[in-house]
Amino acid sequence: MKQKTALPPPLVPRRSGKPAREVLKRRPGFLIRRLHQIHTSLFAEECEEFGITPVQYSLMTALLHHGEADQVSLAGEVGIDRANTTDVLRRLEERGLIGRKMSAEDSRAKLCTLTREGRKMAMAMEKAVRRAHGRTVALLPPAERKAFLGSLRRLVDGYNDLGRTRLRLK
Amino acid sequence: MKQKTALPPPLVPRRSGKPAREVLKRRPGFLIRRLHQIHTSLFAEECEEFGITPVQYSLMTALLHHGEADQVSLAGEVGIDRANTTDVLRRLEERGLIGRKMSAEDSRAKLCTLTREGRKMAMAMEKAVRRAHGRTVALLPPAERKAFLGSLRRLVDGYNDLGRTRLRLK
DNA sequence: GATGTTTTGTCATTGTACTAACAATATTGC
DNA sequence: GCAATATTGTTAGTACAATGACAAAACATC
Repeated sequence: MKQKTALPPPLVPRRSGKPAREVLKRRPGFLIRRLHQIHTSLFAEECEEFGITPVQYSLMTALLHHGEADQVSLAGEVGIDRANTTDVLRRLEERGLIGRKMSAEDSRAKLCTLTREGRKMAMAMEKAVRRAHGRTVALLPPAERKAFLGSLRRLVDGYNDLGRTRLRLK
Repeated sequence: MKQKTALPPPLVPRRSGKPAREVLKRRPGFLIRRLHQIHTSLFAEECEEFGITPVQYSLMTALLHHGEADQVSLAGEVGIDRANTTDVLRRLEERGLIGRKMSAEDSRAKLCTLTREGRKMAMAMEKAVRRAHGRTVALLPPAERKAFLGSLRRLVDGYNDLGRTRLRLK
C-alpha cells in the first residue's frame, strides 16, 4: 500500500515567480507566431473595406504577374499546398475576383486568371497593403529593420531548398 | 453595342518576367507567414513522437509555470483569444494531459492544471522543443541570430501595448 | 499499346485563429 | 438593493494550413 502523505512531488514543475510569458518570449517560434498574428491583424485593419486576407492577396499578386496559371504553380509561388490553394481560390472565384477554366493542353489542370474586377481590386488595394506591411516592421529603426528583413529572407530562402519534410515550394 | 476587338486592356497588369515570388519576398508579412510555416513544420518533425503542436506546448508551458490558471489568464499568457483557447484546452483534456474544474471563488471560471501525465510529457518534450526552436534560426550566424531575435521581440513587445484593434493580450 | 507511376485537383479530417453572439455569473453605480 | 455593465466559457461561422486518400488524366517504359 502506498502512503500518500510524505510523497515528494513526482516531477517538480518550476513555478518561477515571473509569468510564463517571459519564458515563451525566449522561443523563436513563439515570437514568430505572435508577429504573424500581429501582421494579420494589421492587414485586416488596413484592408477592411476590401475583405481580402493576406494569403488571398498573395494569390492575386501571383496572378497579376503571371496572367494565367494552374493551381499547382500558384501554390508553389505563394507557398501553400494545393489542397489549401483549392479552398482559397474557390472563395476568390465565388466573389467573382478570379475565373477558372480547364486547360486545353492538360485536362487535369485548371487555369486561373483575375477577372477585370479582381484586377481592379488588386490594384486598388495596393496602398493599403503597403501600409499593412510597413506598419508590421515600423517599430524598428531603419537600419535594424533592414537587417531584420534580410535575416527573415535568409531563413525563408535557406529553408526552401534545404531538405524539409513537407514544405516544398520551388 | 460594344466592339470587342480594339479595346485596350482596362487595367494593365504588370507581367514582369520574374516570378511573383520575388515580389512577395519583399513583403514583411509574407516572409513572416512563411517562417511561421517553417517553424511549425520543424516543430512537428522534432516532436513527432509526442503529437503536440507549438500552441499546445505553449499552453502546457504556461501551466507548468502557473500550476493552476483560468482560461482567460492562459489565453493572455500565450497570446490567443479565449475561444481558441477553449478548443486547444479541450483537445489537451481529451488526451488526459490537463484537468479542468470549476473555480470556488468565481463559478464562471474553470481552473486548469497539468495532470501528472501532462507534466511528464511537457518535461519529456523539452529537448525536442529546444531543437525545433534552435533549428528555426540556425541558419543565421550567431551575431545575426541574436539581433534577429532582439528585433522580433521588440516588435512583439511593442505591438502588445500599442493600440491595435483586435489583438488584446495583456 | 498495355502497364505502372506521377501529377492535378478535390475531399475529409485535424488544428490554429478570429469574430460575433450567448447564458451564466460578477462587478459597479446609483 | 437593483439596474446597468463587464467578464467567463462556449458555440457557430469563417479562414488558413497540413495530411491522407481519391479519380482522372498524363507520362514512362518496356
